[in-house]
Amino acid sequence: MFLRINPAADIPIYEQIVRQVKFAIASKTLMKGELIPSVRELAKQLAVNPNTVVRAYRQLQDEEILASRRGMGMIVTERALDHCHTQRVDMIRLRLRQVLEEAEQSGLDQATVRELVESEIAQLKHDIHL
Amino acid sequence: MFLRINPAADIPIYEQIVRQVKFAIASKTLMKGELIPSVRELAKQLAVNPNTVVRAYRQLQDEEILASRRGMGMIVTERALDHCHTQRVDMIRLRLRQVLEEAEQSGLDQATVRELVESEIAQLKHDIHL
Amino acid sequence: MFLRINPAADIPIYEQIVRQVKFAIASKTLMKGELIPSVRELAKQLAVNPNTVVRAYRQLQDEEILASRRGMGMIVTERALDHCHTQRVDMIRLRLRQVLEEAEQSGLDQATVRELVESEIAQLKHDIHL
Amino acid sequence: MFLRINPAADIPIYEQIVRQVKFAIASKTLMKGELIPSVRELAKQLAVNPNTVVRAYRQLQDEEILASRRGMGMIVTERALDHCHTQRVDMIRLRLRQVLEEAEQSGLDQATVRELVESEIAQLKHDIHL
DNA sequence: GTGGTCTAGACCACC
DNA sequence: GTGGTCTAGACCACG
Repeated sequence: MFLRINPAADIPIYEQIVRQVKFAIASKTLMKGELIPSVRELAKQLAVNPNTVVRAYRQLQDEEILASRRGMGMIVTERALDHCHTQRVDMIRLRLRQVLEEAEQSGLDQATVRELVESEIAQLKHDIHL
Repeated sequence: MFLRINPAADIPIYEQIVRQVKFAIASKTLMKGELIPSVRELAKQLAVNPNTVVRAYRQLQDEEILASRRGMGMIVTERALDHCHTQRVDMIRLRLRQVLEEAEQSGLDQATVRELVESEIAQLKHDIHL
Repeated sequence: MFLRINPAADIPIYEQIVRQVKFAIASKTLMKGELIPSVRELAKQLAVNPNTVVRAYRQLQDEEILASRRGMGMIVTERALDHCHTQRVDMIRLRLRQVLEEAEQSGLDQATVRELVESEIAQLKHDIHL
Repeated sequence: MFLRINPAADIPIYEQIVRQVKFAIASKTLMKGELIPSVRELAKQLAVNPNTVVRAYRQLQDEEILASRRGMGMIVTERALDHCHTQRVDMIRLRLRQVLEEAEQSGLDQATVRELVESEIAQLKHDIHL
């Protein structure tokens, strides 16, 4: 499992780990039943404080995405894929909603907003094909 | 000038003040050259510590949106309107971009994204008319 | 007597008045024995709080550059011209000194400093002839 | 890192800290990536309130000279050295300019100004060698 | 009256 | 341990 941590980002490191594990599951890089790296190992890999990894794993456990298996480590649960998918779409919907609200409050009309969306989609498409 | 502060929000109070002052300028509630409420007065209005207002005003000064007039108070600068407008649109564009990126990474295709946008715009429109 | 006040400058208004009166004396726009405008009149002219003018005149009195004449107003003293001249050169010498010290602390060598001085003198000469 | 604060100076303490940190970076006493003293530690060292240090560090953050690493402390950014250098020379040039302008307005001719500069440079050289 | 600075002490999230 | 935010209350210079 390869994660990339940015210690300068405004998102807490433990949250970055959580998100990337979820993403790895959603994109089927991590499959259900699979063992994930131990706390110590991942901490060393990411050059991060072990406590930070513990916190991330604990949150993933609370969300029933990971489960501990005595003596073995932690595995991806059966339900993980579904959870990650729905969470992800819900999050995107929520953030999209917030942006649109802010645009509306700023006095941008619907046409302008749609233009913005289209130009950003086009830009994104272009960047990807580089 | 009427500001509404939510001390329980996850966004700092001083930042809420900054944004709302910018919004008041962008929406022409505050015009250039106009005196804004004094630190003490606004602090009293918002039931907030004067230092918190000081901090907000100071940031607005650093962004050249406010300027202090010794012994008189603080006024809205000439450039304030432009600054607020461009800052606001840039911020919206940036956040929109981030959401679209995340959607793309999550495997949502363009059609689905557009559907999401449209459904949220419709929902927003509906909410406003309540 | 024509003074130009900049309320946005970082120098206090009363100090701006003091300096400009001194300058007017040093450049012989104001001659010894001459009556200067009354507090009220100058305050109106400069669109400034009368207290501010009072403060400036008071400082000029303390420095023996102005003197009050019962029932008439304030006049420029005999010694004013000398005072203003020496003060002015001393001030320039002091500030020059401070800048050179700072340059030295910043590790600029003498040659570089002399270059800076010459380039600024040239620039200044150029600006004046515009 | 050794800073020397003068609480009686007319320049604010937080500004003194800002300048000395910049100077420490410009003179390579602090290198990029390095952790600077924590807010509490520096506050104790300087016998100053932590909030005052916070304010200084925050300004340095706004100028992109420092960056905070959650839970670790603050580090010197990559760009810090450049920023400090250019800022410093620009500041000196500006102040030199102002002095020369004032000298010109006071009727001092170029020869006299150059004499002043040379005599102050000589004086400074002399003082340093004490 | 105004803003600018500083102190003292508190609580929080993060590592 | 770290920085980030906030409160409470003080003193100063300026107009």
